[in-house]
Amino acid sequence: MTTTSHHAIRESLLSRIQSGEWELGGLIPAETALAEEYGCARTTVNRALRTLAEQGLVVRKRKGGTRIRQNPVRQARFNIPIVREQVEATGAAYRFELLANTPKIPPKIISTRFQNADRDLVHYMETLHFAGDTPFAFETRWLNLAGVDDFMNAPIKTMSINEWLVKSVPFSRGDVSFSAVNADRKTSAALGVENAQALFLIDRTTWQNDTVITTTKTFYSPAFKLNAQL
Amino acid sequence: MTTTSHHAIRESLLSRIQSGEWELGGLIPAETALAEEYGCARTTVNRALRTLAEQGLVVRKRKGGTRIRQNPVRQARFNIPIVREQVEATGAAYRFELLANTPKIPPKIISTRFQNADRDLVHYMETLHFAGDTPFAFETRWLNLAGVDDFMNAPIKTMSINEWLVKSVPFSRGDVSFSAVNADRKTSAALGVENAQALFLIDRTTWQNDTVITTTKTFYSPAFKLNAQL
DNA sequence: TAGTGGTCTAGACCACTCA
DNA sequence: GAGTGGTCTAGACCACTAT
Repeated sequence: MTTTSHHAIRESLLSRIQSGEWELGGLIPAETALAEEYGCARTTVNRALRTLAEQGLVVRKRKGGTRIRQNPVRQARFNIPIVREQVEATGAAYRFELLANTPKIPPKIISTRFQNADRDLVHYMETLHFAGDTPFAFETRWLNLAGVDDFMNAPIKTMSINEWLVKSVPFSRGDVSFSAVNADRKTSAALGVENAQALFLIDRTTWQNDTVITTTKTFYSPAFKLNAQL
Repeated sequence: MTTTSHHAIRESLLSRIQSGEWELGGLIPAETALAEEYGCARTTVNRALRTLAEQGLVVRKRKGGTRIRQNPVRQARFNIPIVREQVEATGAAYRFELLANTPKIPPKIISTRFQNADRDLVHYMETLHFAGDTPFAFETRWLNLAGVDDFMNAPIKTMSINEWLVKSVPFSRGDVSFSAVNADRKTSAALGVENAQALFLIDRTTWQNDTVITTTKTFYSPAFKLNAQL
């Protein structure tokens, strides 16, 4: 161990964990002990261990020490795709069509989510995204105009509402869920696939300060896969 | 700003970014300047900015400074599920049945992945996971026995092969992909759903030191959703 | 209460890369 | 070449919590 760096120490600790030097679920030496062993400052060991903890391989507690996780948490991390970038990554030209863009009385599940009275109007949009001339994804969106300034001036003809929102209401919280659904009649028609075709669905709700800004369902055309590394 | 901590500084920087104090895509002040402004050590500002960079809100470059991301990367992070834990989280009892457990000549796509000759045998398994008495997920697996010691002694009757692998071959690398497929005949029969039902599919390949250990496809029963936070 | 990790500091040197 | 972030150090104090 000639180079002492938090990175090298992290790798070293990782392989020692893998080799079984310490029991699964067991304690590993304290930071001070490891610092002495590696001949570096405690800060450096701390950083290495903190990284391992973020990755879910160890659990750290004050006074309790650092333990190896019983069932190592396999965390995957990936970027929630922006449709335009996904399309352009394939080399195809991106464009979209706005199929709906109007206030509408939402189903109950939506009005609840928006904390609205049942009969209040909510802005509703449907967007069809293309890769070249092939439909790539079909998106339905409920949008809380009260949470979004300037919507009337948004360039929704030229920029997808999605991207405009990202730029205008940045850095909000959100929930996402992934699932599989059989295409209904409207969606299969939009995407040009058979009825009941299995589609990958991303359902997101975006918040800002406890106010729902928007909730969307994006149905991807059949070839779509979402990839991540463990 | 009475408390100076990397956490408080991170929050402060975050709200300053949100407020539009700096242009999207623009530079924010250098660490030394911020440290002076906040009245703390540069190390502390560094940690705050490093966290923001890990979250994908800013991009940092030596000499180039720290820039606010144009399209903030929405990263989702979630735990790759262990089927037993998923089932038990619903309150149902977990059990599984081993439907196949035998060497087999794999399709070409698998033998390539395993770097095998075309006609080499690879161990093949099919597992059906139950939540109570209801099928929950159907899993097919190719397993590289050369990469796994002790497989013959694995308690595959009582512990699912998945969990056994996690404990026996820990901390390896992996790829995952998520997609949607229409159930084929065998899968729909196993899960007790209609043919062509849309199913959520997780496809994983696990590596250790450039050797493929195992590759699996897990088909989830229709109600399944994978959730994450942004 | 004592031991552990969490964090901050002030200073230093280095690696990268923009101009 | 010069400015920026990346990292390390040695020491310090603190917060949490197991015992």
